[in-house]
Amino acid sequence: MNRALHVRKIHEYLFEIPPHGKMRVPARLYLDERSLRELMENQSSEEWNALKQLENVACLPGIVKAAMAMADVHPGYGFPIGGVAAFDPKDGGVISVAGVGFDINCGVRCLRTHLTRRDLTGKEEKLADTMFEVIPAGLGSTGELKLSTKEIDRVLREGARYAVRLGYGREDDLEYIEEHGCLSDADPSVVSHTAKQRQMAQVGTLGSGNHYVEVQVVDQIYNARAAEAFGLELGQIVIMLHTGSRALGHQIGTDYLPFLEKATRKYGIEVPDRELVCAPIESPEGQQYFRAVMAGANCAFANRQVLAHLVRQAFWKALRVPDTAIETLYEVAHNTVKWEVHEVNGERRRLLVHRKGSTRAFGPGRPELPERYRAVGQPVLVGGTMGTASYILVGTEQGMRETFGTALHGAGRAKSRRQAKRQYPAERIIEELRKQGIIVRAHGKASISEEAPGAYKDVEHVVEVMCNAGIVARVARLRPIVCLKG
DNA sequence: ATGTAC
Repeated sequence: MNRALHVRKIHEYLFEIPPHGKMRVPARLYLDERSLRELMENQSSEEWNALKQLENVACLPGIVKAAMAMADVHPGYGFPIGGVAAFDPKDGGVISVAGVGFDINCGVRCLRTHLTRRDLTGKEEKLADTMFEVIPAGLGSTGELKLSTKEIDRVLREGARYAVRLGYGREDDLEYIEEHGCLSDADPSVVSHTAKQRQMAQVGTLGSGNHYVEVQVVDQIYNARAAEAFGLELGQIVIMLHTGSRALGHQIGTDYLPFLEKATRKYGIEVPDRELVCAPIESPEGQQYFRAVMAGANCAFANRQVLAHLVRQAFWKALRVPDTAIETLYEVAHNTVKWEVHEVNGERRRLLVHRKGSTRAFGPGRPELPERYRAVGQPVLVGGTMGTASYILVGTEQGMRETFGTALHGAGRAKSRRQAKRQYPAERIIEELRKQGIIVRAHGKASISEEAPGAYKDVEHVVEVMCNAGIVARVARLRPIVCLKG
């Protein structure tokens, strides 16, 4: 079918597919003509059907306003990555495994340092080697923490706070983490023994795939007031840390897929794709999965907290930088489901917001934000690739009205992992990056090929689309210097 | 993303 016939242009950076078939609401995409064309072209391959996936999401019970996709959209499991969907419990709203994703609460922390680019000159290799040595990474990697059953339950209940209690990082990190690094409805008793067992030695590890730790320099400031609030200056060194809930989150997803499949049948929910199995959020099954996801999310918060400590350790070991010179700027989550109050058509409603590969991007004044940032809005951390810029943006009032306070999370994959592996030999990518002055240390070759800059969309372009659409605003641009991968 | 198989 020619989907192009259905797509309606709302403005230069927003397109809409009006409801047709079983869609309950429209599907909306933050794209321009060029990226829409690219997405439609990719549609010829089954694997790349993000548009169809967004229409499928628009068919789910209780969905409010629209199924929306950010400019970094690409296909995922059931839901597109780069998507947001909010559900009203009063209207049969559902919770879905695919709407969260398997890497529950995958996210990014940005650490700002008191260092400038000059402080690192000539020491980049040493820092890269030390990071490689200190930070465990890669598929199946384990860390220094070997937790007991009791301790893993505390990780699941207390999140980042428990990591601080164990001596990883500082109390003042917690204020700058989304949800302060702990979601309150977590229930370890609904997480399988297998999931916990797989995670016992993995807290404080980076993982594989698109996860990384990157040392970067601020090379552009766009908004002096917000940059000052965020503590950012030109030439400053910052560190971005991208990881999630490792084996535990993945196992929760695996465990709950058949569980929610049964619930889908029990409650007579019609889903356009088996991958979209779900349960009414107010059903016992929906509630149970929600409590499991919250536990998975807390594990990811704890993981990033331990990793932030390991980053500080590496900076001390390599450069004698004290840990007080490395502060948490902010931490955002990418794969979440949470209760939020949003205004829809002038009415305040409590909604269950699924963000799948997208970032909460609250505008100024929201009580959820740390006091230091409240007047300017939430920092939005956009991870680029090993070879391209990353961005720090800020949420806007318009984003609150249009996208439930949601923005993009990264550049967005443009080529499948398999395709990237074929096209980008690791040695060639490492050499190309070296010529650009970017040092890469990886535990395996696969993550270099699959995550090669060419496998991603143009980050400058996706950021431009979201900013021109008014959903977020630029604060600073960051350039990679050292990148550690799994 | 993920002990890339039950």
